[in-house]
Amino acid sequence: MSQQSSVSAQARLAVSTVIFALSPDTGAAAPSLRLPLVRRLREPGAGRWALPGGWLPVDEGLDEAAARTLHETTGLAPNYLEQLYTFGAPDRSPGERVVSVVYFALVHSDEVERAVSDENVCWFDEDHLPELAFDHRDIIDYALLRLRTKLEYSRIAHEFLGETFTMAELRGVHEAVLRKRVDPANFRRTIEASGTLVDTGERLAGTPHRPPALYRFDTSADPVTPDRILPLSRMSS
Amino acid sequence: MSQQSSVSAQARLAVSTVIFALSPDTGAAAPSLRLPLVRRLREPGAGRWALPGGWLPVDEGLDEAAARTLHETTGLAPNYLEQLYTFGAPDRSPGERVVSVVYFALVHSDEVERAVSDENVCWFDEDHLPELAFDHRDIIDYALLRLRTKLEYSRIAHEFLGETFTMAELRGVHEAVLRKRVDPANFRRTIEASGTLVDTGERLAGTPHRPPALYRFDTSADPVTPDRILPLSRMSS
DNA sequence: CCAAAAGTGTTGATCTTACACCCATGG
DNA sequence: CCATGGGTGTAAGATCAACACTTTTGG
Repeated sequence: MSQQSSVSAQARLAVSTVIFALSPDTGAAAPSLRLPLVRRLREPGAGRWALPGGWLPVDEGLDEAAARTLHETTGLAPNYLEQLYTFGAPDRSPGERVVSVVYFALVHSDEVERAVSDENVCWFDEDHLPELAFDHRDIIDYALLRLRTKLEYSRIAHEFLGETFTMAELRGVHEAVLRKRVDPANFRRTIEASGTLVDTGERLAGTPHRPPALYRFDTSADPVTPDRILPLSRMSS
Repeated sequence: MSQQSSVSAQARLAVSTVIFALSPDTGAAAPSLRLPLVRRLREPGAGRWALPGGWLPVDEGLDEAAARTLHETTGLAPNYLEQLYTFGAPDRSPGERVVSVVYFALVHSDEVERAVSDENVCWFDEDHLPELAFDHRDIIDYALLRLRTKLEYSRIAHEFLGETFTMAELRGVHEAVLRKRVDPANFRRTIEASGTLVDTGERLAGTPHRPPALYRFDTSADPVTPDRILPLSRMSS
């Protein structure tokens, strides 16, 4: 056996999370995807922006570590959390070998208001990202690909929204994430046919037009859709 | 910061692989999925069967470590290798904390013949698995789910076969993995429409009936792009 | 010729897509 | 009443599933 059993010759294990939210809908402009980044204070990569995360404690589960570190660094409570991929190229961090188990999270826009936002934690639009530390740019690109792919076959759009929402809000999530217009009539029928929404019977008042129905996501009738995962090697730009 | 920066308080990183192959087609019986397991020689879990794998060396990439360890333990050269998931529950290995980056691999049947097979390395049918060490049974179940899901929207069935193959052989892969009959006529049209196969012009002689055409997978016209995944679903009867 | 697998044609059912049109509300 | 987004109807086109049918080989 060629492997070193000396503990000092090990890679260090980190957990990071790509957090997505929609920018608050400010009037006519279509909402866009945003994500929070933290400024690195130490070397390597000091001064650059990076994904929120931290080292994995020896007695903590991966999911728990992701939820904890993202909350500690951003103050956010995610609505949805899923393991994305584990990145472990030997040269991805200069100096020491770091293997990062990366998650992606979805939070709703209201959470963004309550989130920490200072000099060292800042939200960025998906297509105005700053220069990132390590391979974090590749990671975000992969997370975006996975989010977009998954939105089309799974029902996770509602995780961007609150407890109740209108059909137009849900459609807005699809349009913002997929970056394309979606026919309202056909979208409504597709969603209703999936049986994942429940009409609360209430209506959203105060709009300048006909008040839309409010829906709730039906957690009981959740059709478990296995992941459609694209290999990293197939990523295009 | 609550995290220990002492190196001794870290989890150990392992890499394991779920290797799939089809059992050689012995006459009338439909081929089934098989996978090799290795017998554990040390505690914890000594005597039980487990996935092939090993510790991650500090200077080796994850993909490389998966390819190396699966070759060292089974003698196999995989046709396809993709990261599956990282398992890291704190109690999944008694005694010490182990985080396993798990891959899944596809090899073709011919490889199986050349593979190591002795008292400590043995092939098992997917529905006749022995008692497994740690959480390896859960891992295999997840790998099977992923393989079946992926076969329907991606083009990986040919990875179970050799360089050239007949349409019936490719259909046989789908039938074996998905465990259901597939209509030959509709399957042919679906595959041909995807544009992923090239007719070699040759035919397989020696059959008792009309000699079938031999095809090759077209690596250049790779249709698996993030934006448009060709639906290969619903070709059953 | 016969049996059986290879390969093609066809048809009704279902799903998708585009868009016309009515409904309900604030102003 | 009007403008506008909410919500329904509908018909053409694409796709799917089932199965009849023709082709080609070994024996």
